[in-house]
Amino acid sequence: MANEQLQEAIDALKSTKVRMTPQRHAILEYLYNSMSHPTADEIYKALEGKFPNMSVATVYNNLRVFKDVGIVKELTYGDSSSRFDCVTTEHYHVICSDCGKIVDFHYPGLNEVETLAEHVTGFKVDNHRMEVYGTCPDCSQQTQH
Amino acid sequence: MANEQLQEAIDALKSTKVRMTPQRHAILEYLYNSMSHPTADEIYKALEGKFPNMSVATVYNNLRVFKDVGIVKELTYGDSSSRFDCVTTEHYHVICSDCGKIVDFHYPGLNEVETLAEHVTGFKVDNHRMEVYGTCPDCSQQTQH
DNA sequence: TCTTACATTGTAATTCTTATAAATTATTTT
DNA sequence: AAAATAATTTATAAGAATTACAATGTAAGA
Ligand SMILES: [Mn+2]
Ligand SMILES: [Mn+2]
Ligand SMILES: [Zn+2]
Ligand SMILES: [Zn+2]
Repeated sequence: MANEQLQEAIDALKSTKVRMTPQRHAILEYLYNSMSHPTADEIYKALEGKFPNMSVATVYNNLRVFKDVGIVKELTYGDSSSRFDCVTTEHYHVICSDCGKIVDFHYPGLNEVETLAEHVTGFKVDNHRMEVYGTCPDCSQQTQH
Repeated sequence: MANEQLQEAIDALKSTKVRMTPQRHAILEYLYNSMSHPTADEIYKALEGKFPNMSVATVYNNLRVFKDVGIVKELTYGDSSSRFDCVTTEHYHVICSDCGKIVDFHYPGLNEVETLAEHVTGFKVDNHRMEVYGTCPDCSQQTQH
């Protein structure tokens, strides 16, 4: 159930000086219930029924607050807008080059890469980023006319 | 010597209907001689002495032309501007979170990740992207006051 | 209640990149 | 070589995503 994790996120916020507001609750709720990787604008559009006066700046502001607290991760892609992920445990993404669909997957061992990079470059390595690109099943099927 | 690879790039262009112009030559020359990962604007600034009338659009246009021909790769980062790499053979990057320095490194085996992603998600996987983030030696030293 | 701190809103500004149209330059055709 | 065609550059406007800012609103603490 996504509600447990939503509650955990709310509790995490309470332990800071960040106040819970209706807008914040709605943004978090949307993130946890959709379980997708929405853009700021998608969130904004999804909530404009409930909050006709909400500013898009509020969405951006709060996503940054959530990021700082650590309950949301930002996924940045070159051309288009950032996407936001409420699953903060380590996992990777497969992205469809056709339709943009993003799917989570897990892979155990990439720490080896970090260690090698440290040795080869002399950097003190903290973390890494990886995505896999391809064609999703839906798009593959459509191509086969 | 970078000049051999520059010549190869020029030859690759000649085999298409793409014309060689002074601006194009200068952009390529800069890419191959600097051997860094400059932004479009860095290239533009670096060449404004030689080409006081060159438009920044020309830099962007030509970088796209080079990308299409396959002699340049675009590295996209979320917040800031794209960087361009004239080394198109497969390699990875370590990026300093402090100063933004980008250093190449090689790692043999990440095809395994692609295979696993295919099996787990049903995607037809084409390629992947990976970067490692940390602190470069220079920045590490400065922190130790 | 009064004061202070935090949030939201609406809008302007910023940044990076692309689109457009006119002017140049190069290539091909006559 | 001159004319026609195609590619390229330039200058500038437009676009999209995000942030900054100031005014207003709301909650918490004294
Ligand atoms: Mn995810
Ligand atoms: Mn590189
Ligand atoms: Zn797809
Ligand atoms: Zn550094």
